[in-house]
Amino acid sequence: MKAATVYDVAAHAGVSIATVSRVLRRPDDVRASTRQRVLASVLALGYVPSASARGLAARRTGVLGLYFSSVDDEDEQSEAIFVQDTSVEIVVDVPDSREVRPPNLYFDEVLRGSEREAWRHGFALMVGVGRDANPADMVNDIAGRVDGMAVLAGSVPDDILDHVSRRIPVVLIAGPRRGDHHDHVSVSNLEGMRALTTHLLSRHGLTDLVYVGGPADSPDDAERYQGFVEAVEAAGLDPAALPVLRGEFSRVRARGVAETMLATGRVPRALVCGNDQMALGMLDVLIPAGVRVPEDVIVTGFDGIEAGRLSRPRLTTVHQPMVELGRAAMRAMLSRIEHPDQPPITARLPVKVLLRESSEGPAHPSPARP
Amino acid sequence: MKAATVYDVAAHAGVSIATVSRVLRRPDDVRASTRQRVLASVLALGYVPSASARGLAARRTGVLGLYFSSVDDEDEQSEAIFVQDTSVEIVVDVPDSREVRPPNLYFDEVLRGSEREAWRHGFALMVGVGRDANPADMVNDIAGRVDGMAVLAGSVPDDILDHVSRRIPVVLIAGPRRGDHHDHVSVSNLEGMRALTTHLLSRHGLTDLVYVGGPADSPDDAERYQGFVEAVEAAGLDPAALPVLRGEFSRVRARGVAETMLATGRVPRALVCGNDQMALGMLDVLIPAGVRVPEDVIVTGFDGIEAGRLSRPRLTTVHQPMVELGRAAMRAMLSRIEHPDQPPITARLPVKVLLRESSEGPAHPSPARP
DNA sequence: CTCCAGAATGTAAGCGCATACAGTTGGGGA
DNA sequence: TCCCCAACTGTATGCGCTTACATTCTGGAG
Repeated sequence: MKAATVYDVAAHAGVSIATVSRVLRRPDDVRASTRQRVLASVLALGYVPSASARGLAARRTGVLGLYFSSVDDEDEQSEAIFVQDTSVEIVVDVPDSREVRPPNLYFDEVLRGSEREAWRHGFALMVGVGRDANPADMVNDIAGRVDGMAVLAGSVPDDILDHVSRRIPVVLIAGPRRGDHHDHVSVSNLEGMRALTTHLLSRHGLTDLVYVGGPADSPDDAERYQGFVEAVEAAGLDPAALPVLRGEFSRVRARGVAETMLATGRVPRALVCGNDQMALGMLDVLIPAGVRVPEDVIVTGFDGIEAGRLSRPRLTTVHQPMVELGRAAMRAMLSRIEHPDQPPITARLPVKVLLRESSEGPAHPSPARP
Repeated sequence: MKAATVYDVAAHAGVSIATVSRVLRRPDDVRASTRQRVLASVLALGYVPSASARGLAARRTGVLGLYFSSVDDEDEQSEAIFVQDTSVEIVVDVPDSREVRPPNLYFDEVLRGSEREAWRHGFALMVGVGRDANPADMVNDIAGRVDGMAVLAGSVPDDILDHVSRRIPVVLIAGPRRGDHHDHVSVSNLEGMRALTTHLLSRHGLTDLVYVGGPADSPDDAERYQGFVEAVEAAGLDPAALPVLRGEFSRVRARGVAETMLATGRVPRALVCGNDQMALGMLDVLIPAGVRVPEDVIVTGFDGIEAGRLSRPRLTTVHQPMVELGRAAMRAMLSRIEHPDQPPITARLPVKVLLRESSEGPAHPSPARP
């Protein structure tokens, strides 16, 4: 039982393959009666057009690509296919027994926006998440299958990027604008962190604050730190005098940092963290240790992930529009596909500072304890 | 500047296109010296093979598909491409000011597992999320692009499923096993809910419990309710005497249900909810109203989503392995592709009851208040 | 009834690659 | 030195569809 082709449909409907193709691509070019006859044959034969053939003939695939890198846990699960395991284990789940999935919530949201926007414009979406040090194969593979691809900044070496961009347009997501020629969408990291820090400095009159940063090679973190520095300087303080801790964007790592800090005895008035995960890691350690947040220490994050809204205290943070980031990336790509020669696109999306209890004091009642 | 093809590479390297193809597909069939010459040309020309052409010639695309349906909020965001908006809005974010994204966490996790497993076997992954009542176009489109696709049960009408499955294998995810011939992966809904309910009945000696169900046409909810019924019957109670409320799997809807219940004055000893979202909706209303959980009312959910682990009290639930579900779906598909004539696959994944404070009392200290 | 301009449909040429099969080359053995 | 086989490499075909161009219909004007 081979899959039906245009030829099968054409024969079944008594028309030529060109007419079958027209019925599917430009129905208005075909007389209504023939169209219905062809459509009936399509149904009868279970015909589904081959995207490979169409893509080859039309010189476009109708697919957009999205590539991210991730440090997912390498959990090798069962390989069994014919599992029939209806067993139920009952466990008493003690709080915080383990780190939950360290997930790329970032990815989830960007993906959601990308998926939505792509289909809205008649394109399918292909996704790839690289987990090893060598993204070349996956990126190349995707590049051969799509009309354009969006790539998380920093997840692919420049030479590979240059290679694939000779075939299809490439849009960079996040990170700073580089000197290259790629289109680029990002959020206002610097401005957001500057606004948040300025708020802390002016409203709370702080002078004693510490920046908790991400990986040294993270361009996003670099921008955020720069925003922090600018705010501090504007307040007449010397940024060089303020300590910087490294939490590597990881909740677990941030806990370690917090413990060290507590052990050392030196706790600042405010911990300005480069992302929410690290801020949550701080809370994980400080709160049980009896440190009051925000009375003793103010803690802030960056990203606006869900978990920061569910913590106690809820996390003051800078929300970045990740779903919109995905959409903007797709739109930039489509624009580039349509106008290959237009100048490089640079989209910069606005952010929003969300003041919550981890910095503003217990002014706002918890929903659960009215 | 057209994209390079095999012909360009062949000419540049002074070989035939067959050799170029071999270098890329089966490197060992080519002498090392020739191989390196070809590879150099590939780099020099920025050659990336066209998956369309390859798919057509090889009669397989190397892509697997995943289709879900969702009731996403139809948020039409900005259409602008050349956004340069570095503005920063500062808002005081009062608690619970709105329902957060009602997201398909389910989708996120299944997707993650699918993506991982597909690439692990050398396949790319294409995703589609249908949001309107007519999935035919998107499903057909995907079907034409892949070697097999996984579909969330109930998201695609049978006739469409039958149509596309004449071309490629289709695997159903979740839902009950139907009488059809498709491969199917799901979790032990019935057994999980039965185990949880049995635990509640035996440990707490309850007789007064209410089931809060999802949409009437949800096969998953039907299974869960059946598990509830079986446990109740096994305890010698009459399930028909126990009320069933409808929360439609929605947190907001569940709140409405809870409010009605409170207004009516009749509050049972336990609320057994068909999913976590509804259970959280219950908490949203009960806790602020002064109802103690679990002392006055026990509340349980189903799914094991992150938010249920972050609520106060933390939610007792049945965790289903959604990531693994995605992986199992991909594996089933690959198996079917490899052995088209094997009997239908039915994978049933185990679940885990997680006992937490919403049913077990304050025995376990909160991490935040040691 | 004849003609002719559209409308409708058919014909045929690729799109870029994989691969069966044919042809070539390089050595080792006779 | 010649022959023969294995290792390489080249030739040619077709995968299923789109589309420019050619051909055939249609139906209203003349």
